[in-house]
Amino acid sequence: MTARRPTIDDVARLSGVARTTVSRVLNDGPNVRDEVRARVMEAVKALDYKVNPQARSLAGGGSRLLGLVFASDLESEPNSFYHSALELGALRGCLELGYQLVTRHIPLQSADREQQVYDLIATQRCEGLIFTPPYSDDAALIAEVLRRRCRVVSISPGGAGRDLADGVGMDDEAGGYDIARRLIELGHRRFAFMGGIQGHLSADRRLDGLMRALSEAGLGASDLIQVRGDFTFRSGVELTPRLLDDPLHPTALVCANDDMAAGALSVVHGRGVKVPQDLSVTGFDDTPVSAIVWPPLTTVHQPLKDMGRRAVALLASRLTGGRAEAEPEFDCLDHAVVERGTAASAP
Amino acid sequence: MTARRPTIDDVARLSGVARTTVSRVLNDGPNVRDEVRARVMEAVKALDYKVNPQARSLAGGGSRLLGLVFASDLESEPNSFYHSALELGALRGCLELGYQLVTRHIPLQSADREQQVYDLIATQRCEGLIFTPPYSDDAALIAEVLRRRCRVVSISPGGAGRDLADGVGMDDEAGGYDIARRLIELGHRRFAFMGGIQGHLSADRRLDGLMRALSEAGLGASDLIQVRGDFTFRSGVELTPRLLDDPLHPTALVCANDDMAAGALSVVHGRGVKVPQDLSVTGFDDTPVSAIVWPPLTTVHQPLKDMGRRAVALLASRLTGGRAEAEPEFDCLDHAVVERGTAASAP
DNA sequence: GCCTTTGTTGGAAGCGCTTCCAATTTGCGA
DNA sequence: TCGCAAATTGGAAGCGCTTCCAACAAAGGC
Repeated sequence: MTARRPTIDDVARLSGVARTTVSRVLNDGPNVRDEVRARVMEAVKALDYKVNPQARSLAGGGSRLLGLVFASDLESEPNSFYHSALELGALRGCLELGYQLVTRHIPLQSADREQQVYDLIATQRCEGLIFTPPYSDDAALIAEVLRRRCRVVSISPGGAGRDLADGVGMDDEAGGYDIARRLIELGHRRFAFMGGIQGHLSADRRLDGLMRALSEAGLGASDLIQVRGDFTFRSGVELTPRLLDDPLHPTALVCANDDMAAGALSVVHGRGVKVPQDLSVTGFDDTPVSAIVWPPLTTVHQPLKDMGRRAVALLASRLTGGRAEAEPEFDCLDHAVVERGTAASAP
Repeated sequence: MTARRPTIDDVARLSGVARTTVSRVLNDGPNVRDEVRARVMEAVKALDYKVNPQARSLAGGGSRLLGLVFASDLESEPNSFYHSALELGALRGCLELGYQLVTRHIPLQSADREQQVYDLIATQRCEGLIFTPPYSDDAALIAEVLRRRCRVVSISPGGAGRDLADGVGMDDEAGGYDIARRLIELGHRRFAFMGGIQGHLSADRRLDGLMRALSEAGLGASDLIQVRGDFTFRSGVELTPRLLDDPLHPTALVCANDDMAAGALSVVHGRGVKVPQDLSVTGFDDTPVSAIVWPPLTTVHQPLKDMGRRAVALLASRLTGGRAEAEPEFDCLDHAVVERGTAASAP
């Protein structure tokens, strides 16, 4: 009944090597013969050994502190699910791997935003930072953080972010394409797109996908009207009238996230327009919002919690694993169109 | 620039005692003279010393594993904000205090639900469990868990939970009272209440508060119609017609959580009833849902993230702090009515 | 064939803390 | 006043891991 977990010494004993060697294998260190490495891994499997993150971090030195940076203003969006889901995932990852996490909301409009990021490194001693859009594509910022010997992982990078640092995300272009494709199948020919803030490249890529689907269907720029919001419910509310009143009279409104779609929905209801009979509306992310609005929102599922967890794993592998100086890697997670009640045949 | 964090030895040196003694002070151990205790605490403050949870858990033995138990079915509610917020808070607490967390959804209808809980103790070796409603009031279950020498904290216990184990929550009765009071001030005299599942005592207490406000205003049971939902958006949708069609013709609908209120809202819109002009609707919890429905929901703010974190802190204080055998304690956090757009003067 | 590199392995210290146990001091009844 | 138990304090081991450094073996270079 003494279900004591096996320790690194148990593994060492079983595989007939020194503790040091096991540690090297576990951390992808150099200078271990393949034969020995295999033997150790075998013992690890046989014992179902898992490293004790507490012990590792104690011995490993360093702060073991990671930072999660959001661009949004916590005052105006205290409870967004996007943030919660990402943080939840990151927190789970930290717990598994023995890291600590500090979450920081640094509004884009703060004059000293770069400074606030650097403080995370200098004062808080973060060893790695997770940037969310649009920070995840701020090449200058990322380069400077890297220069200060702090690791970086970008969430949903669209461009520069991918070349400089590891990234996690989904194929946003494909997501945009898939949802548009579905709408086209339903007979829609006139579209509206509600995008995100300037610099949020992954949201722009959703639009790229939409455009690709359009052109494949023989449609072009004149069949689409677009506006930029800021991902909040409020901006969805504010921008929708402009779309509805446009001479194009779109029959499908594609939004770059669920909150804006929810905002659009509420305006549409107020005008007596029927969803989905008169107008189809789609979201993006598949947050709980999509199930709570009426009708429930057809959207694209993005695995936010997994993304948060993967981001931490990537940082960890840079920090202690063998990937210290490896080429930047992009971890692309699966997405899926979730059909609920807001997309139907074109009127 | 070597901003090494002070260690327990630094504190010991500064206060002129042995490391052992500092440890005793830090853990509220017995057998330390008050004078020494004070001296140590002074040094702690002077150095701004914080214990290193990793080291503590390494040395302390035990699994340092905590469990968070939800009654909901993860299949049907994969993304509820209530769950996320609680888990997020608990996770933050675990990270601060050096614990691990496993989250488990055990539907009430599972035949072997007790067994699943016990497995958390026997197989997973959890040292403490956090129960959410209605598990938090399941006296038999809590007693059995306690008997197996596993600590318990109840989230929002309404009755039995409070006597047996520590608890965290808000004053639900007062919350119900406050929101009803506001509605009465607005001139409402005929009420509907959408409650939660049987056994969810904290939701029942919200109703108690409502009743108290009613009777203070000279109103009684005949001025109220009530139904029970299951906290899901769907149940809000299903139950609202019954309320709307009731001969009482309520002018205010008080819901036991935000999701059900959102469901009610969507039905109400569909019928052409104007909110808040014709009908006031209120929620409970102040999750992001309340900001993305239309109109934004007037609700009662419940500090879910704080509750999760406090639950972990309470467990930790039982486990290593001095509260090992202390009387059960209830940690009551503040709530507040958040006025948004769904409550207005009675028609 | 001898010496230097390079590659591979093990020994041992130590991360910051808890805890067992021994040492010392104090309190108090006879 | 003495003796013994209780209260208080300190010493030291050790939790599971990383890492520095030394030891040794194999591989080239002259």
